[in-house]
Amino acid sequence: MLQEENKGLFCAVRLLDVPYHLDRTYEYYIPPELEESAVEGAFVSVPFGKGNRKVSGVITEIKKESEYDEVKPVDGVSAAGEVVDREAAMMCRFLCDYTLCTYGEAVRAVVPASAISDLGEYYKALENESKMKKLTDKELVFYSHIKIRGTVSSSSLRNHFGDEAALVAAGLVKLGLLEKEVRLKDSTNFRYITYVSLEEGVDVDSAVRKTRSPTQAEIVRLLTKTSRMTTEELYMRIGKNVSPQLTALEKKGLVRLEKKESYRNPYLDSCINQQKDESPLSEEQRRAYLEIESLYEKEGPAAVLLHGITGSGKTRVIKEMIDRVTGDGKGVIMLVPEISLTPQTVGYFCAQYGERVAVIHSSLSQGERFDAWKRIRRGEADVVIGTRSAIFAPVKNLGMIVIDEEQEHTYKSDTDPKYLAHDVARFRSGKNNSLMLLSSATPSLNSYYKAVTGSYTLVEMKERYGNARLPEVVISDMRFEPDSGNVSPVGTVLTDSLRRVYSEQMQSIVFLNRRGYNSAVSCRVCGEAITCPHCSVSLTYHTRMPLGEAQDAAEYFRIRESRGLLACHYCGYKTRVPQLCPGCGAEHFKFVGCGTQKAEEELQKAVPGARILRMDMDTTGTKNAHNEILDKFRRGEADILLGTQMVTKGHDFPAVTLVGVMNADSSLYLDDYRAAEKTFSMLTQVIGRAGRGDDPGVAVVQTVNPDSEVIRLAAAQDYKTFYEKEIRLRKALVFPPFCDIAVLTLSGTDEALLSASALKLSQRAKELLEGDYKEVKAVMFGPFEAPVYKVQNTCRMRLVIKCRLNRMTRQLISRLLWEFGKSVKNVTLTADLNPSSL
DNA sequence: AGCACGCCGACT
DNA sequence: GTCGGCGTGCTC
Repeated sequence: MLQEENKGLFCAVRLLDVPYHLDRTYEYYIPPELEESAVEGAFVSVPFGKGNRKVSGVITEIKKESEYDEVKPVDGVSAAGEVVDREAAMMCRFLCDYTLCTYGEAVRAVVPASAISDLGEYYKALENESKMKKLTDKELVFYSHIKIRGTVSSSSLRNHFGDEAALVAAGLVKLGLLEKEVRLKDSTNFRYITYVSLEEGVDVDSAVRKTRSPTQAEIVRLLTKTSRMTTEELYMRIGKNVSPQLTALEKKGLVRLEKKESYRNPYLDSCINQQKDESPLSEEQRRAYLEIESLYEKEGPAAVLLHGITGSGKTRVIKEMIDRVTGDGKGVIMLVPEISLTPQTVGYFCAQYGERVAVIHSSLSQGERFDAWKRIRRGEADVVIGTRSAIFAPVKNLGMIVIDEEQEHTYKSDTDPKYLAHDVARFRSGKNNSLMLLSSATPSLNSYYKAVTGSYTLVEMKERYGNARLPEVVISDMRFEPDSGNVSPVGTVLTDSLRRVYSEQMQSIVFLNRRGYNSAVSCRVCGEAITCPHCSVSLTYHTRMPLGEAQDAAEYFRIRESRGLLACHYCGYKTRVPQLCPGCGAEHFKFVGCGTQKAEEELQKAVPGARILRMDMDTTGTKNAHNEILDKFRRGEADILLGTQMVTKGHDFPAVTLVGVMNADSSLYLDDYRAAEKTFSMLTQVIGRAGRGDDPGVAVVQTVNPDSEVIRLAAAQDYKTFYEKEIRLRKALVFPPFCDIAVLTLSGTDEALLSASALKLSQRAKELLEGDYKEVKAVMFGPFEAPVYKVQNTCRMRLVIKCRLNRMTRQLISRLLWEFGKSVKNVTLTADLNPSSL
């Protein structure tokens, strides 16, 4: 459409599903009939490309004129109105700039799926008697289904007819019996509650006398007692579905039905009738609180790192701050690493703030998430507790953002957009002049460095709250255990300690960072490990039943080979243990390494009679399994809690006086510059689990590196010394926080094409670094195969660039993505800026 | 990504 | 002579 032809309005649109190199603003003409509904932040469908296929997008600006000669008209506007509001749009733009993602990816991260109006396909039946006669029975059923209903969406057709629905529909469109329409579909993901009340002035007695239905009479009688009831309550009282009776009563003008939107809130129960924490702050807590409060009161944004040793009561200080901020009529977001692992923290805050709390995490249903989002947006919830994505919660007048256990890697997103919650928090706190409060016992080196160098304010807490003391830590040298006749992965020191604690009727926690039974199975002859056919990792041996009861070695081997399965921890592939080595055909395998399943057996042998609870990915499959296991342990129904990472997180068990770490070295020699940091943090956390009650407790750390400084410092809970050693190392080797790391990952199924494009990309990067970007200080590595080269048959290659991330270097990487996307097909390129692992 | 235009081989 | 292969180029 030529611009001179109209004097109407135009709009800038960002499309939701376009590749990186097409992701920019496009302008469209708003036809008069859509002018009213076309507002900034609304979803639209617009014609795009040569074929004018419809695509969905968001209006980012309404304009009086367009700078383009020819603009196409907007096809449709979503009825939901402004969804991507000002602050959401700002966050989307921030994510695009910061993580080099598309606007659409950003919108999908910021706004819950149920609030997004995507395109839907609909089919309409057309009349054509003659052609109908030629249809097969199947097609006829399909066609009639649509004809009866008028218009049917393709998704509902898939529900009725399965995966072949699309094919059948396409055939009928070709025959001219169906018409396909693509338009925006608005969210129908609302839940309503219907209130029933007696219509005013109803004479109950005559109404009851007149009706012949006993159920209707009963409903009327029930309603005279209470002014109004929900249909659900009525159903409970009467014991059957009463909707036909209600419709009848409404028709007669006897009752009034009111439909109101209701919220799905799985946390409602834990919100009410809970005890509020009115405990006084300790002197140290008060000092920390006052320091943080003074920063909050200052004009402008502020950032605080609250560094408090395990058990110092940081949560109490945070609660005091939330009281303060919400007292000013402002909202708060508090991020936690993982909801299922921190039920105590969530429960605590639900108890404090009741229905004002919205809890957001990944295992909410779409509807629950949508409803939480709406409650926040409408200002009905002003305290948001959630995992990473809760950082985008549409909190009004945001006064504070808390990131609890800020060093946790879960704050970095592992899907596009690959953002770090801290960065979004800093951005929002800047825009809202609010306080960012990071809290940890073992801060990330990055955050602590910022605190030391002054961009954050450091607030420290050095005492354990109450009379709790730090446990005594014993480093158990595992190197010579086999020589002294102990082949079990449970060492003598740990065995003795476990037995002692068991005899004292106290509890123990044992941590082992590896699930499964054995970590690998390799051939005794050629030494080759059995690997996953779809991924380049060795398979882990898992078993459902304990293997320990065999009479002799031969029987044991037989049981082992027949009872267990080999599983891939990357793609979920499972297979039986093969009869012969796939490499050389030999008969016998060596099962090496110890996972939690084997550890369970070994612990049972070490402490006969002890009740052991195992907590890992295999035992926590169902939604509430975490809680059940932790509750069981808390109730004292087990003596030993054995598990992976999950057992190290913030829950208090007063009866735990022993913590064992079975393999403290496992993460020490990872091919990752943060290996020491991760090990230190994990050990410090798990050691902190012991001695939270009156008993100081003991921690036994098994290692084959008893001289390791990291392990020694973690044992002493000496963060400061660890920090100083590690930061010196980082500086010397130029690693974050002294530089940034950009990882470009290429992936595809065609290996030859993949390595060729990887080479091409690296050459192009080199060219740019020597040309347009020669001011940039950068070092490039690769291309080389990713540490796990193949996952689910897709191969991955990497290019690593070490540089300082700024406008210039982001632009360089953006340009690489842009050019690559334009010119290479069948290989995808993604960037991860400062990945959580290398 | 998806769709059109465009220029060469095997078919009614 | 045409149908159709997928190379190249563009998207307000």
